[in-house]
Amino acid sequence: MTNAGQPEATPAPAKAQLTQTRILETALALFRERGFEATTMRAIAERAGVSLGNAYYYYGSKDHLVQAFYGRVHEEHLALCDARLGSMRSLKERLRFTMRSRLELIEPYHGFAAVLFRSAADPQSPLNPFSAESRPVREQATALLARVIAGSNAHMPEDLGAALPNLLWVYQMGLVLFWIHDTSQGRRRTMQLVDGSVDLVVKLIGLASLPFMRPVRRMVLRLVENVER
Amino acid sequence: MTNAGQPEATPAPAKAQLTQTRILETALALFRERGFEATTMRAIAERAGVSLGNAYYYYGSKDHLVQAFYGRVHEEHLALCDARLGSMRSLKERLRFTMRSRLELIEPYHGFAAVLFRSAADPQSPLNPFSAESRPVREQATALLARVIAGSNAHMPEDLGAALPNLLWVYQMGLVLFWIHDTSQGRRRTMQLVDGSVDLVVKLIGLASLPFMRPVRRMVLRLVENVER
DNA sequence: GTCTATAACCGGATAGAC
DNA sequence: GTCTATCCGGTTATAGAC
Repeated sequence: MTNAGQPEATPAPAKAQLTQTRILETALALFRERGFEATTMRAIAERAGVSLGNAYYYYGSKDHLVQAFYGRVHEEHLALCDARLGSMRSLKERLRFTMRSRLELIEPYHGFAAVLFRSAADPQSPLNPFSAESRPVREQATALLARVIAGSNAHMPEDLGAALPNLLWVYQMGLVLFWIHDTSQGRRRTMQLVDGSVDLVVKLIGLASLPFMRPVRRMVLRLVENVER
Repeated sequence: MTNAGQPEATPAPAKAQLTQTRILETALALFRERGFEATTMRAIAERAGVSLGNAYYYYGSKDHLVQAFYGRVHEEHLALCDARLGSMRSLKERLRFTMRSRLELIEPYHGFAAVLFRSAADPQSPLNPFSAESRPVREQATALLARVIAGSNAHMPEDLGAALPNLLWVYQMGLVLFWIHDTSQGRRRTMQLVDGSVDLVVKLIGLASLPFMRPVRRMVLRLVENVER
């Protein structure tokens, strides 16, 4: 059925859009309720009111649903940081907020984030944070960290400043990895780690900026450069 | 059939032992040939000349085969290090050999190691290096690293020396993670990273041992201590 | 009681009709 | 774009052989 002659503002694919969103929403709800493994594609399709085949029409695999989740989280984190970082000047404060808010955003999905990172460790998987498919999200995330630094009143040598966004991204990944394994009440241990490690990171940046540290700093940065290809 | 009256040295379960080994050997061969996913339990059972049910009798799941592989690699690494480290005194030399030989041992399995670490990243999985099931292997691996340090002529503050084996174990895991993602010819990039990072690690140990570095060192070590629970 | 073999079950994924 | 009908492979149940 074409749209010919209809004065509606919404173009043709509006219904498809809705179906797709409904499937994702349903999937995330089920993931939160039962976890990833326990949620079958059949159950998602059923609750979303579509057939199994239809669900696969929109999401090529169960992993694609995870990828969609991933993108959504990043968008929310971005919006949150854009709204709140403006009033913070010290690097320590800005970093702490960025890392904490990231973890708080994904907290409802703690149970199923485990599986997310299962695929994430597989070089073949598109969910892998180093993969080509993840590149856009990775670059956006790194760009956000660059703004966290640039917007602060911290000073540092140029070479360090250039490498820092990528280093902080790896640091963020490490925090998430710890968070995944953290079963403490209210994720207390992870939050302690965030606070302690942010302090340390800022201290190390200061240390690495000292003139007589230049040789070691160069050594580290050259190594990092090689690792990044 | 009982063994009564038989003068053999080998007790009853000799045949079972053989079957079990044959299944593992067959599985590893197929993993190398086709990768993990493409190797079906049915194919393993068939080539090993046993029924599917029998394969499951010895290995409760496909993952258990991976776990058996894991244990075997560690034993070989241990034997290799025991045989060769005796003649090396500098920490740099000893560390480099330890890390390189570890990677060379698993090189034939590079293609399937990816999947190994997929499960390894899941906190629930027994393959996870932090899991209770992995504890024995983890502790043995850490013990090996402790000997790598102790057998060297390097000197360092006591607090650092106490924490170092665990830190080096994490470092080793990082190298393996990089190795997994490395598709360069002959794993050239990983080997460069080993050399470069071993140099850096030794340099940082020296730096961290300087008297005026004590506050920062303490800060790092306290954080590490918290992370380890 | 130690092992082996066969026949399911279950859920992710695909093919092809409408 | 949506469905129904299958496929495929990890896993389990179960019946029996030695």
